[in-house]
Formats: sequence, structure tokens, C-alpha cells
Amino acid sequence: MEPSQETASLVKRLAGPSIGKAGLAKDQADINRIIADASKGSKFYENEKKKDQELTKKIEQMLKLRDELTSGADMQKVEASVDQLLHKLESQRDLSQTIVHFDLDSFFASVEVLNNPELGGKPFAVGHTVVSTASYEARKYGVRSGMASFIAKKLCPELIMVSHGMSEYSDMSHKVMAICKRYDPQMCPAGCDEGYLNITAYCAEHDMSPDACVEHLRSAVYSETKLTVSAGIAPNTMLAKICSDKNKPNGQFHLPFESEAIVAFMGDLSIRRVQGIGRVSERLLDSIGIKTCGDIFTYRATLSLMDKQFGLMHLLRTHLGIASNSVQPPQREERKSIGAERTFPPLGDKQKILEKLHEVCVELESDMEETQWTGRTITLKYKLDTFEVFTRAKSSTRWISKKEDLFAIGQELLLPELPLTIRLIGLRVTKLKDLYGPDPSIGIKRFFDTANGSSSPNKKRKLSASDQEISCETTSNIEDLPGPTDDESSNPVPNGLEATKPTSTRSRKPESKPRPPSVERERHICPVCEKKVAIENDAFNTHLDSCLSREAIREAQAESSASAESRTSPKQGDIWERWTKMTPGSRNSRK
DNA sequence: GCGGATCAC
DNA sequence: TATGGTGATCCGC
Repeated sequence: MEPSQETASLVKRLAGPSIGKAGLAKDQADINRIIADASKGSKFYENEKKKDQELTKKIEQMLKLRDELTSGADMQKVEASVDQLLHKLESQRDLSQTIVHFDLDSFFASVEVLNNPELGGKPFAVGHTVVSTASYEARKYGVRSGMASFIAKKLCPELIMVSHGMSEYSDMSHKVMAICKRYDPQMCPAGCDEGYLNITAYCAEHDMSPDACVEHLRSAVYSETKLTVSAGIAPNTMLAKICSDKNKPNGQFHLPFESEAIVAFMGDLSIRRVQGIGRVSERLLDSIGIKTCGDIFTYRATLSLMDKQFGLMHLLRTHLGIASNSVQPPQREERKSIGAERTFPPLGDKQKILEKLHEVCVELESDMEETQWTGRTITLKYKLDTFEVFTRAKSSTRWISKKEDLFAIGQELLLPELPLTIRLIGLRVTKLKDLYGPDPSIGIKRFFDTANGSSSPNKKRKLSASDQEISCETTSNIEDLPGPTDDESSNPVPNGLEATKPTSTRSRKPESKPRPPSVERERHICPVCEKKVAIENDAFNTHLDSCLSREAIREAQAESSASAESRTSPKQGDIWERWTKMTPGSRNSRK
């Protein structure tokens, strides 16, 4: 056998991001070999190789830095100071909430089997050029989500490819989410096939153990949809998510709610399993000796010296198994961007490329109209036939949402870059403004559409701070309340410095966790919906606008039972839209 | 504010 | 023959 040219890291990289997340098959080395061979020579392969080599170089530099930092430091002393931090973190551990993460088993594939029982027991995959979901039979061959279909075929020649049935997935997902909401009305969906619940109240009210509650949930989902779901039960979202994988498929896992057991559980857990640590961070950490969450403790002094590179606090919390235990549905006003992008066979002709840009503009306009957003900053994204990705952005003084405007700015950004051979074009709009209202003719649009427009004569006529105060203070409620009740978003890992000093020692219900000063944001309670809202950057304006509009809807409906629904529907829409649009041309049903 | 990178799903 | 789309965040400048 000829020795392969690839480094171990490249072979692993080519196997895709989902490998290493799940348990790896015993013959994973053979599988990786097949994947690398099938990829070899392609532009995709060359780009992956380039990225892999750049990362290797970055690691070399990082190790040099580590040696400099550690050689000049009193490691014992550093360790002692980290141990103090650990002690402080441990003292803040909150085991009072019961958090559940649920996850439908191979969701798309399971729905396909329901609709076409012939597929049962066969190796098949949902997707077109790329595998979205593989059936468990296909996974035995090494077929994984995100894998190019032609590679999946090489791994499993009998593989059946099935195209997406998005509307069916949509229906099923809605059903499942509705069932889960019975156990916590504040359920937070995390995509179409998973989500988080806080079942503390439900268990208390129904005098039920967490295990029984989750059994009940899973059996309800199965009896009402014939879909199986796995779940994890733990004191916070990070642990619950990890636990839901433990007895997959169709199982549940309950982590003991005890500090020692939790730290032991984390001890031999691969660092890759924790949210926010992807393939790159895995390699970076591996290079300094960290493979498991237990290794974080071993190398705590090094991590402390390299806080900037690794984010010490987050890793310490991870080692201890401490994370947010707050579960909240996403808020509409939290949205930061809306965009569209499309891949196509590589094009070099300027006119053809502009046609693609136009198509993207048409789609984006339609999405922005449907979801009632407008924005000021346009970012063009393009991918060359070499798979290299670039972005170019431009901020406008006007609110952009029409395809003509999108296209004009898109062209302005793209034309100076040409000539190029391009395989993907995308546009994204940021600096958003919410236009959501019950009726566009009487909605926010009418009052504020021209408010910030440079073309508008009454310039800067936007709802100012003093305007806010009027509407808010008359309802007498705007005051800094006892601090944020949830913070610590379940968002990606901050890979940077975190405060070592609590800003507050006040304890509160879901979790008492100090917020780093650098992240401290002012929040006020909205007089309408009584939720806390960031006050800066127009966010409060935006929120209040939409909230008042929703209030108007509710009053018009004069139907108290519908009020909760009407308040939450826009948020759900956002999440929904996020995954509904996962695949191009599959919004409706398959062909 | 911009551009590159990383990550989740 | 052939490797997705949406959205978020962070860092360095």
C-alpha cells in the first residue's frame, strides 16, 4: 500500500465536521481513507488542504507563544489563582433547575420512513448534492450529514438518495414542538428537531420525577407522531444537550444533580462534545494537550496564561459542568440579520453572474417583505470556484429592502471584484429595523418609514430617548430592575477574556451568574410585554414598536386566550424560517 | 464599520 | 461530474 500524502489532520478534516461529534465507527480510519481518496485532486480538497496547512502554521505560532509565556511564569502560583477561580465558580453552582434537551432521532430520515415504509431498514440519505440526514443503516457505512452525496455513494453503493419533503418536516416539527411546550411554555427550540425545556415547575405541579416527566413527553411524542426522541436531563443546558446524545436513539439520560458526579462526568468527556468547540478549537486545544474536559484542569495554568487565545473562564465552567440554566423562547427583536445565498455551477461570465445576484435579490426582498424587516448594511458574499470565500460590505443611510436597492448595492460591491469565477453569491442585510405590525397601512411603516431616510426632510425624526421616556414613564414601569434574569445566552462560546470578578452577588431564580463588565448591557422592562429589552442601538425602539403593534392585535382580537399565541408567533416564525430554508428549492414539496 | 474565521443546526 | 443555507459571534484592524 502506498503511503498517503495527507496529514492525519487533513484526513480527519475531509471526513467532515460531524465526525468526532458522534461516536466513531471502529473502522473509521478506513472510511476516512476512502473519503480522502475520493476527494483527492478536487478544488474542494485543495481548499481544505490549504486551510489545514494554515491551521497547522497557526498552531506552531501558538505553541511558541505558549513556551514564551510559561517559561517566564510561576506556574504554581498561576495554578493557585486559577484554583481560587474554580472555587468561586463552584460556590455559584445552581442545581435547582431541571433542564431537558430533546432531540428527534434522525428527524428527516424518520419522517421519510413514515411516508414511505419501503425505506424502513434500508440505507438511505435525505439530500441532493449534500447529505442532510442519513438513516441509521447508512450511518453504519460512515455516511454522515454534510457529506457530499457522491462520497456517500462510494461508502455505500446501495445508498438510496431521497429528496427533501420540507412541508412534511415542517408539519411534524410543529407537532412535536407543540407537545413539548406542554411541559414548559417557555420552551426554546434549537432548530427544527431539538429544543430545551425547564421542567422544574411542571414536575412540581404534577408531583412527577424528571425521569417520569421525560418518559411521558417522549411517549406523547411517539404516540402522536410516531417519531422517536432522545433526551437529556441535567441542571443546565450544556449538560442536558450532552446527555441527550448519551442514549440515542430513543433513549434518555439523567445526570445526577451533584457536583462531584458532574465533574466526574465531564472528566473524560471529549472537549469536542461541548457546544462552541468545533474542529478548529479542538485542534488548538489538542495541541496543548487538552483532549477531554478533565484535561482543562490539568492545563489550567497554561490556559490562564493564554486566556486571550482560549477563554479561560468558559473552559473552567465547562470543566466544572457549569452553564446557563435559563430557558427562554427567542425574541423577535433579537434578530441581527437576514440574508440569502445560492450555489451554482461556477460562472465566469459577468452577465450570468449578475443574473445570479439578481435572483438572490429577488429572494431576499421576498423574505424581508414576508418577515417585515429592513436594514441599513448590505454584505455581499461570494465563493470562488476554488472554494475561497470573501465578503464585501457597505452601509447605507437609507433603509434597504427592495430588490432594486439590493441589486444596485450588490452590483456596486461585486463589479470591482470581477473578473472572477464564482460558485456562490449571497447577500445579507444587517443593522435591522423591525417593520412588524398588524397592518402595514397603519403599522410602524407609516410612521417611521422615512424617519431615518437621508432623503427625508425631517431628518433624524426617529423615536428618540425622550420619546421613549414619555411612552414608558407614563406607564410607570421603566426602571432598572433587579438585574437581568437570564443573561448568559446559550450562544456560541466567547473565546476571549471573561471577567474574573462578579459584578453582583445578588442571587436570583434561574441562575446567579455575574455578567462580565465588558458584556454588561443596559436593559429595561418593556411596559407592554414586561420583558427585559436592551436599551441601546435602537433595540428598545424596535422592540417597543413591535410590541405596541402586537398589543394592538390583541386588543383588536379581544380574545384573551389567543394573546399568548399572538405574542409569540413572530418569534416562532424566525426560528421556523431559519431551517425551513435549509435547502434550496425545497420549500414546497419534492418533485 | 469591515472582513475573515469559527460555529451551530 | 460532484461538497448547502441561515444566522450568530468574535477578533483584529
